[in-house]
Amino acid sequence: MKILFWLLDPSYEVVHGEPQIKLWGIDGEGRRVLLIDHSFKPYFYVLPDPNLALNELVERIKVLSSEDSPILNVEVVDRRYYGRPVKALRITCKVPASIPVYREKVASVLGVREVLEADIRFYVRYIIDHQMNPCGWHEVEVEEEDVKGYNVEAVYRVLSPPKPIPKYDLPRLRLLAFDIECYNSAGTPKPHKDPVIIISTVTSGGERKQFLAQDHDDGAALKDFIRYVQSYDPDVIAGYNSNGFDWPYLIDRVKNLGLAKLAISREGSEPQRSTYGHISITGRASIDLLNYAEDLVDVKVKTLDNVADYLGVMRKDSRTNIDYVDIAKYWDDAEKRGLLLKYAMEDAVSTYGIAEKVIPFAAQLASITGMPLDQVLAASVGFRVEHHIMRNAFLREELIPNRVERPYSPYRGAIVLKPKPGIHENIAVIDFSAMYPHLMIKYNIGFDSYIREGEGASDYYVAPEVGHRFVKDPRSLYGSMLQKLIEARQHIREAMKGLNPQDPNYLLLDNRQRAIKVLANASYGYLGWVGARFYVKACAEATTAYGRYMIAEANKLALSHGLEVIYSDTDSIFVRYDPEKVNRFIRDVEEKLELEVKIDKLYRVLFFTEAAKKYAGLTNDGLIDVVGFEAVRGDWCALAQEVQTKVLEIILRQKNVHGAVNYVKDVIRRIRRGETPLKELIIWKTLTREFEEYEVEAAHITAAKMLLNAGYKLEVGDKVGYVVVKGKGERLADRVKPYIMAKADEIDYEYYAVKQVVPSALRILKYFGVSEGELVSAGRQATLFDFSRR
DNA sequence: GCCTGAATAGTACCA
DNA sequence: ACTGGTACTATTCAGGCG
Repeated sequence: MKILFWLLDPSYEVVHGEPQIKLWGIDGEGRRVLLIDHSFKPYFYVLPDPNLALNELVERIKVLSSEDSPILNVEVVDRRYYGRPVKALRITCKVPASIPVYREKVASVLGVREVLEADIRFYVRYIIDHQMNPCGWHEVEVEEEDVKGYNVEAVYRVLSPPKPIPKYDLPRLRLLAFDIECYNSAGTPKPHKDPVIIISTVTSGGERKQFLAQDHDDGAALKDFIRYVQSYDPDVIAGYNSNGFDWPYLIDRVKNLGLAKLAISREGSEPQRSTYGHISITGRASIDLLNYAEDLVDVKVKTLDNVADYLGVMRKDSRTNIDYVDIAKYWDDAEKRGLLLKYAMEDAVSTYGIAEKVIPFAAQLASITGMPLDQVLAASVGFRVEHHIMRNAFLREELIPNRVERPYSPYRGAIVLKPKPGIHENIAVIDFSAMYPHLMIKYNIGFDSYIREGEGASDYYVAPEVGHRFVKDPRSLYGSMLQKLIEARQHIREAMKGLNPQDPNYLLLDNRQRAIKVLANASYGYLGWVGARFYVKACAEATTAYGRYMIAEANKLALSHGLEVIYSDTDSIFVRYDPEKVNRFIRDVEEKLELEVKIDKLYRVLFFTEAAKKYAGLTNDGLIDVVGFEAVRGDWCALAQEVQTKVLEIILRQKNVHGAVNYVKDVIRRIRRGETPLKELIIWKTLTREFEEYEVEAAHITAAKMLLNAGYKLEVGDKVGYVVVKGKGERLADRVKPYIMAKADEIDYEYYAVKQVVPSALRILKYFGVSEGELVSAGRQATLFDFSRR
């Protein structure tokens, strides 16, 4: 019979020496089903040395076959490698586990140039080969299969491989969001001794539950939780930092207690560590929303409450606040325990709310890239792009190169002009739409269309400056792939037009289209990434060279239309907005350069310093835009950011320099009186490497070490929040403390006045004749010293 | 030994 | 483990001075 099937999670298993592809998902009637394909066999390719007797090589490989897990077949096939037709050998094995074994053996056979595609996971292979869409619908010919032990409503045997159909709506998914709290007697909880005291869950069925330890005995709670997951049977399980904390802790804890394993998957197994640092639960999609948060550039410190607040899920100021070091205290105090339970439930509710917003987006990303839902959020941009390419490569019978280590190799990028400093009125920002992708399409750039040095071709494009050549025909894989991405993005942007920008759904769609934009734009960077399978630097280099050519030509054209270019960066041009001239200019650019350009933004007032990549403007919609300045940098204290934002507001909206100066002086006086709340003074910086690797004593590193000594856990990528305190130390690094360990009366308010607020305000006000001395002197007696210093 | 300016380290931003 | 281009602060170090 034929059924409809929506793919949630692919996996595989070897049963009695037979590999089985398992496709977990939902059928057209909304039933949870498992499809098993018994017919798919693992394989890889060998690229022979050219001019070799292939039959002989086939024999040399066949003799390697061993009894217990044999090579099933070696056949000569026609494929492409970097676009060139090649003969390859396709080696089919009995079980996936023997692929790495034969890969090694075959590699040393005489006449073997390269072994390819031996590192593609078995279920990924299946999805690619059948062009299945994770989170998409398929038609599949099946019959009932009589097997037990799976938590699904039906198990089917696949009779012929699933066929994707163009239907991308989501079935009604069962979602379970969870969050755990652990007892932490001293710093970070340790699974060998500290119990899981609370597991909070929220489901799409509307149920909220908490599994509580009996004081310090969490055995029953853990068992109840496992039972509950199996009985609710969610399709998606969402946590926040669940890959980094909750799952590893639960697994370890269950093991330490000597309980039966954490059997929460649809086949009764425990969560497994998988690719991209994510933790997989067979038959379900386990997602860690922290992975999604990492893509939200607007949220600087990626705590659950910050992200929930940003997405409009739960307001930060309505949250129950418990410092995480105090959790044990709250648990042990009968009066306070209720508050802890409330806090824990709010975490789970926030997690649930974020998951609800993220899943539709992640599902789209999964179907575009071909990555399973549970992996797509965990994978970095480069791997998403790579997956996307691999799917397209299969269709063209293009062999997938191996991952190889290469040294870093930079190349020239884009052009950035120095801006004209000061205030400008009535400015239009004109930019090329998706410049790099369109250039790659236009000039047929791609790893398969690139003509190497010494190679000939009849008709080709030549990139300016660098001279790299690309055949005009046939169409490069990149060209067609990017075209599809751009069209998908246009659809979403259409849908957004009907919505109010304040609408949370608008925000979500905006994130979604930005994600596609990121994927499309990253496709260029991918080719210049030394870790890429399809790394071809010349492609990336040619793309930026074309980009430089285009923006330079456009800037010249602007001039010829009587438009003064005030600033330009990569693919954008800032000019005074004379509608007629601008429209003529745009038409001219589109005609001459054959690329789409559009007015991206209109500013009533726009301010530049001498610095590139920094400006602030009042848009025609009455909104203030701040780009690049301290106000949008996460490594300045909130007070300095707020002051700069207000200064910009006053300058742009009222043009009132005097008013701005008075405001700043007022703030400085307040700081000097010690009236600024400590939380406005926290400076956040990221740990970008291991402690030993730092060469100088940086402030955030000393603060981080203090946290470490106090029992906190810190990893690369974490943000450290510190404040500057009074002290004798010569260096700033000797006068900082993690903010959680600092008291208001030890703050070095003078530092904040002179090194945070004044510089951020002066960055702007300097251009209006305001001196450092004028601001610095606020709130203290002016001395000769003030005037003598600069 | 102290002061100063230049070089380097470190981070986060823009496109 | 997408790219290069850029601004900026703090630390470190070399060189001049007395």
